[in-house]
Amino acid sequence: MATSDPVYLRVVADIRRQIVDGSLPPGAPIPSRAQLTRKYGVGETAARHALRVLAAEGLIVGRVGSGHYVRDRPVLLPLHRWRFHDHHAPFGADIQSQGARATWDWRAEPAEATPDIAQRLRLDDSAPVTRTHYVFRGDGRPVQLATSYEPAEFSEPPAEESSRGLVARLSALGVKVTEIVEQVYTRVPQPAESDTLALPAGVHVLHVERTHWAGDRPVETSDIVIPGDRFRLVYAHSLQP
Amino acid sequence: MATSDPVYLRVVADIRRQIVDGSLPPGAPIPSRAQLTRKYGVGETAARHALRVLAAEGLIVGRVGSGHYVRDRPVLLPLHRWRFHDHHAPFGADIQSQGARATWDWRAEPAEATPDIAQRLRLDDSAPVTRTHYVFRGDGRPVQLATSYEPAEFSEPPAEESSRGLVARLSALGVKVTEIVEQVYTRVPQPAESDTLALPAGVHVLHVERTHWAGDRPVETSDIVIPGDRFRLVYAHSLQP
DNA sequence: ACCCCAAAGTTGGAGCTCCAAATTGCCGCC
DNA sequence: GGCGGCAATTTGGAGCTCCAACTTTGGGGT
Repeated sequence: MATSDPVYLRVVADIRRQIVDGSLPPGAPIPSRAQLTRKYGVGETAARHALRVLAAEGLIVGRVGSGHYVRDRPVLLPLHRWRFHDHHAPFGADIQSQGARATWDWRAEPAEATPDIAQRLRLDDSAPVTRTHYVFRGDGRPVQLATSYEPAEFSEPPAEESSRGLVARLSALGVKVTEIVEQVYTRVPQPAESDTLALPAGVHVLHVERTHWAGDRPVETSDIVIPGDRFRLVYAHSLQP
Repeated sequence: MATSDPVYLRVVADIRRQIVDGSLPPGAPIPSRAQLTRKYGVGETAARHALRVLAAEGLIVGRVGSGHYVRDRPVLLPLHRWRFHDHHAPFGADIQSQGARATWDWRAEPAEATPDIAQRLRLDDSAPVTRTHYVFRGDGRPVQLATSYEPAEFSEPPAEESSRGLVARLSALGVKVTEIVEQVYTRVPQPAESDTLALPAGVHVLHVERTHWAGDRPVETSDIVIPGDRFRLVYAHSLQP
């Protein structure tokens, strides 16, 4: 980053550094455009561009009439500890580690496959499926909503469902998972503010949109699809900040 | 999109539409700033901002001194057809479907676990691992480079390796995959042009950066990590456009 | 003590301009 | 016909300004 770099990048780099090293903690106000021009001796254009870049990176938010503020850091979840079979419970579970607390609730219900679901699970329309809603929390704050769909037959036997729960369900899927381990991908998502890539509907490309499940950053709605022969289909949705 | 929307969004929407519906095919030049101001009756600022947004979306590229041009569309791969066990071959494989041709090469080699690899595979430093390089192609063009690491013992027996290849390797991993089906995530990546999110090194959050494996778009380097007890670790790297 | 309003400050849209660096096409010269 | 170099064009950085809409704050005035 020589001094010949664009001026606005100098401002970006400096503010970003302060956010990263903690000089500017979450919630702290960023100097306004006017203040930035004075502080760094740059023009309004550069100051404004710098703020736009930082906002695009998700490090700050601009509130009209108020100012720019440092966003909350994402909740750091030790996700390699999220082992369903290690810590299962009838409804809700939690695991304490490294100071971060990961908990989740889930609820399964019978449903009929919509055309979209049916096609991707390779089932007939209106075929019986099991829909499961999940709420994942990090340090008490919900960080992900997910809805999974799987062929109803995979949820059998229903009597055993409540006792073995997720473990049973996941075990029943073992072989299938193996077969599609390299096929984890997402559909082209539709970000709220802009319909970025436009591809023929239904055509899947290996494409993962910027997605944060952790933290309070704005999460673009995005489907995680694990396709294959009759495999489960997980929809991950964003939460309100 | 009422007429009260920001002017620059009107321009963005119109150009994007033309790119999507094919009026502006890949390689086609986008009107210059000067032309846009006349064509849409907007100021330079709006025209410039519109081009910046489209470039940020990856739909167009700007070449200094020349102009903006529509980028190539991504290669559309029917990825649900990428089934290793359906179409395996000793070295290289291919499957023809829907006009798109997906092929890949791979080469396995013994290696020693680096500290980073060792930690995430829960092995000791310098433990024997099998490193496999993949080249995935769509319509002949390489769309993804990937390197996977797995404990060497998973690659046994070596004699059978060449005959059953990927199938054997994947089968051997079946159980492990089941256990971590919900844990697919990526490390916080480091985009080439900006070190976006800064998190303590080694801390994993459920975070997926914008990643395109298909097409000739610039792909930010990003690791796909499927953690768990001794599971494989896949590094996906971008290719030059 | 409390409430409301007005002034000041801030963001985000939009317009105009100047300039350096790079590209491209064209004109004229050999 | 071929070639070199100049001029027009284009991007991207940077500066300045005006304005509408929205927050915040600090007075009053009741």
